Amino acid sequence: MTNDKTKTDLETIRHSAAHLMAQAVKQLYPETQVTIGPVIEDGFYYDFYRKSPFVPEDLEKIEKRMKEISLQSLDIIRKEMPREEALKMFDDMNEPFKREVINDIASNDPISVYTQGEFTDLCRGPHVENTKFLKSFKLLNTSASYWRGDERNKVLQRIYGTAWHTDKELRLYLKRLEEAKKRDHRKLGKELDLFSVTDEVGPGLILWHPKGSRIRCLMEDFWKEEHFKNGYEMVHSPHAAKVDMWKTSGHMDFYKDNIFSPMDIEGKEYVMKPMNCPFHIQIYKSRLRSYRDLPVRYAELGTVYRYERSGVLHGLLRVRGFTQDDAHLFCRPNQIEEEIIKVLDLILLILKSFGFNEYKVYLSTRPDKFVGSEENWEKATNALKQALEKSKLKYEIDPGEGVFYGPKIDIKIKDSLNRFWQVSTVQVDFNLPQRFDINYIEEDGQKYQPIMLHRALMGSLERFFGCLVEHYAGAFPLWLAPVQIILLPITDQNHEYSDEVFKKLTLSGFRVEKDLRNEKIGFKIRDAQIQKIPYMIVIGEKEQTNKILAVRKRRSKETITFTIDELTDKLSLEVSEKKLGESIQPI
RNA sequence: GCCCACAUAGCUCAGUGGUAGAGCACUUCCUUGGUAAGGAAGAGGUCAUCGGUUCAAUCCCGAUUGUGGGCUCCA
Repeated sequence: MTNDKTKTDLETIRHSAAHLMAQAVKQLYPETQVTIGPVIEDGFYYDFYRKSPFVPEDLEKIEKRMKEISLQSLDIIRKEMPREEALKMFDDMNEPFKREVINDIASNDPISVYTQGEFTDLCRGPHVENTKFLKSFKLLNTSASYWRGDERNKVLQRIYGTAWHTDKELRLYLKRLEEAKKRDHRKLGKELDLFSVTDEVGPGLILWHPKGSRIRCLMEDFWKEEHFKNGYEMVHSPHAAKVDMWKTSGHMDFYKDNIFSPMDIEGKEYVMKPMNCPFHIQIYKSRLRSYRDLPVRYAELGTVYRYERSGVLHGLLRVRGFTQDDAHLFCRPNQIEEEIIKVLDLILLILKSFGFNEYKVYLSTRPDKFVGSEENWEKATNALKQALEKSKLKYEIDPGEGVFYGPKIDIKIKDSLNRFWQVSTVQVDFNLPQRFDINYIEEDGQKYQPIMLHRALMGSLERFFGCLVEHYAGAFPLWLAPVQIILLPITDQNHEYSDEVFKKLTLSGFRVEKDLRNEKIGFKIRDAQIQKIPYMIVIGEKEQTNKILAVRKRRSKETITFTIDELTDKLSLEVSEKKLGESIQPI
């Protein structure tokens, strides 16, 4: 239940808009069968079953018909009926999918249908009272889907739409979509020369250009620094390993679909690594471990390769080769909770430093198929839960969504279109310690199996960077900006002084560029603005004679005058404090 | 992988069954200009790839590859 009346109203409008769309579709294409049509964020969709897909022209026709039906001011009438009657009615209407839906409704729940004109649909409701209340809507796109979301089932044709109280709200929403497209990391990646993906290299394999790499280096440096501060050891492992190791780990069984095909090296099969864990285990196993050594924390920026079906690739957010900011912790059972809390602290530090203050936290519990004892699962899940609560994190439980080897916490952040992407994760693993038979010597001199935790903070550097680009719309805070300062001499009489300033700022550790082109100052400013460089320094006659700098900020037109030392002090502070500056809020 | 759409110059995009166009960017020249585009000239394309239809294909048809929006799956 929600107390937010506006939201509820909007949901009702959208739900009714979905019905209106279904009615229009049935009028135009009577052979089409209806399935379900729920409300989603900012709109609705309806899935239909028919031979041929909808084409863009169909959408125009359907939308036009919806408007016509709206003008007919049809009352929308609710009716409850016995299950048998409902089944018969939808059978008579030749709507077999509705039969399945009815069969899923709990036996003590009422069966209700809504009728508007000649169109009747099974629905829990509520709905608006009359089609005339549906005016501000637009059909957006189509896609294929599967009945009940299962690809073994029938292929359905989905139409997405959006609906609002007023035309003004609709226009604002469409405008918001346009704005979101402008901050798409794929578009900005090209415009700001951050990265690329080429046909020749292959889909899902990223080329980091100098400016993107610069940011990546800063992300990595910060990451390493924090890990050394927090008791982690850095390790490095190769990009490939023998298939045998992956058989031991179990990946050849349960993760085979995601592993790149093996290659034959002198008669032995090798694969590109899809994960880093077995390597870290090898390092752990390289000598005998005492309880005094635990917890052992191995961290690696490990690049992994995973086969992903071509249709799922998406810019930097879903790729086939990516670098995980991975770590594996080996600990005594009584150390788990404390370690998880520390990991959560690190996650929050990282997210905050990069300006992500909106995220969703999920706790995934035991799935149907699992390894380890129920008792251990219970303990581990509780440890995760306790840690979440002690860290004061709000979270949702994803029942049964844990991986088969242990429960986990996932954290998701969103892109410019409000789609959530998993970045951070903390997972308990009961499987690998057993498979690789790792152990440590306890106080009592006996061997025990350590508990293993997998964890990543940014998840994949590619994905995290992609979200970062969208979060800031390419206007990175000073500490991350690939070019922090650009010098804009007004005439070539000012080049010499520009060189002097350039040297001083560069020696102070800033990333500086000079624009020595034979162009007017307005042109250079425009260019620097498009490149989203945080600080522009205009250098002309006045500055040169007085040995000062005229500084213009990226997002305000005001110019402030500084000496070089003043500016250096001010900006050094902005960098060292990782000030977020002018982060744009996502939509 | 599945459904639909798309693929033309470095970028953004027009366009036609008879051998290709703009703007920006690039190169050269003129201009030395004070806070979001000064002017001129030039160079740049096997119209994604392969096949078919046709006297003739960038355009029509098919396949392939890639991209986009979803579905399924996931960091």
